[in-house]
Amino acid sequence: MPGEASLVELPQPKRISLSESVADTIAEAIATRIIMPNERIVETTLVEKLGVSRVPIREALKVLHAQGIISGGGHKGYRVAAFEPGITQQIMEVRLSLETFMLRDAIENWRKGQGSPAVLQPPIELMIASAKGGSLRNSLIADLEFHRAIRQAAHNPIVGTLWDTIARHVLIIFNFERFRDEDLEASARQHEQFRDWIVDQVAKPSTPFKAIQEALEDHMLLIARKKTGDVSISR
Amino acid sequence: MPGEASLVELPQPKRISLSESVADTIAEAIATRIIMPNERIVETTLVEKLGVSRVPIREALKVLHAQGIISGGGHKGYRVAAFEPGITQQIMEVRLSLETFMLRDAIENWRKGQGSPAVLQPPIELMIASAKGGSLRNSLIADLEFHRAIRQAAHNPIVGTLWDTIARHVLIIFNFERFRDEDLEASARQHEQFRDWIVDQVAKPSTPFKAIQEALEDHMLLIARKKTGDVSISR
DNA sequence: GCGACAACATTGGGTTACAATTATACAATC
DNA sequence: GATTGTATAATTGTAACCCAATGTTGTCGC
Repeated sequence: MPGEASLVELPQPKRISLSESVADTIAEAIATRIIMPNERIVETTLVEKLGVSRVPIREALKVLHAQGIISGGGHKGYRVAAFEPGITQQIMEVRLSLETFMLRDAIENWRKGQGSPAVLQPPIELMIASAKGGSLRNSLIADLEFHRAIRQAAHNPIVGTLWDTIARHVLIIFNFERFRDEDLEASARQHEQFRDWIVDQVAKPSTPFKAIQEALEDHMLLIARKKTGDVSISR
Repeated sequence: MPGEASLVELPQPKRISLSESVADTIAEAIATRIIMPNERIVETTLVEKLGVSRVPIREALKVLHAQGIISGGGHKGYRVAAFEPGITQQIMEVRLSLETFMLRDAIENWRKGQGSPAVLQPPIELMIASAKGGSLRNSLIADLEFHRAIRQAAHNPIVGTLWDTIARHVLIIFNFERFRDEDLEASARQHEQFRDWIVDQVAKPSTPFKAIQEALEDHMLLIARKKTGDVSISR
């Protein structure tokens, strides 16, 4: 059948459920300060603002609560989490830890021929395009997409699940604190260099855990260099 | 007012919602093999088995899905996750990582006088009682309670949230693989020794990150010594 | 004024019933 | 035998309803 092989590369038509869509919308609203930290979240308000019924909204809120994006619960209702200053540090250090595990597993799989680092290319293209378009927002999404590709290649469901949780937080604080380097072109180039480093490692027979950790740390620090002082991962 | 100070130590009267209760029940059922891995999960059967309506059940399933306990979603319905052999290793290594962050923060807080390691005592008492009663199940719960106390003392909401997710997995695989040392008395003693080590560190001005990591690694390996070969945390 | 207490309004939790969408298994057909 | 069509089963989403918990308001008494 013609074109069958190319189908596998096609992005799945992502029909996410309504509740997931609502969760994304709320996370997005928090990130862009449409909903402020510590603000109350009222189900019925969301019902009329989003035009969906209560059930999907309740499901979304339950998930966001489990992910620590909103706090509260019970009859007291939910509130957007506080996102105090120290949180950034806490997120970045645990993120580094998770990403290290994932990159280690991804490199190992790529060495065995399960997939290839080529999956990193589309997000990089997206990032270059975003940089040209000057959209910090799209650049940030492409950045997360880059790391999500690693997440997929790692085949580590446990760490992957935890990363999904962290990703929401990262999206929020990056928007929040204008955390990201605003030289988008440099960001894109940095990702290309990082990809090259990864490809090199795949070619080699093995890579020390510590080397992966340091490479990731450098990568993340460079991306976030605007606030280097705050984000130094202490060990 | 008399007794006011002691109120803060009182465990909150945990009026958990029905959906949380359902989530716990399902996780429990998976742990005790009442529901087998890869088995399908049908909402309507849960409705009649648990005697609650569909909304809380759907909320519980959404949360369990976000935590990676069940997979699937969409109109295909959910399945219990596979829990393949390699998972144990993946859970333990990321757990070690999270616990290290938490213990570091907890010790730091205790040094500053925010709370005290005394919170570790009730879980230990519970563990001793469980050991005397010969209940491996209660001993396991007490073990998790011990680490949950550290989680609370750490005041690190990000890592804490991730730990909550992992805790469900730990509960399941420990029940699953008869993973735990069956000498319950020894387990309890090991926790007392670990608590003593922690108290020592709180007295000292500082503790290297690596020392905390190694202490935790030893602790967790000793508890799980039945399968030491499988669980060595590779670095 | 100021605090305590009661009445009220708001909101979330939970149930039920129903419509719509989608998967899957099975049968019919070529 | 493979494909197409059909029937069934399950999930998703909506709507209307009650109850319990919580927060607010206002009144009363000091």
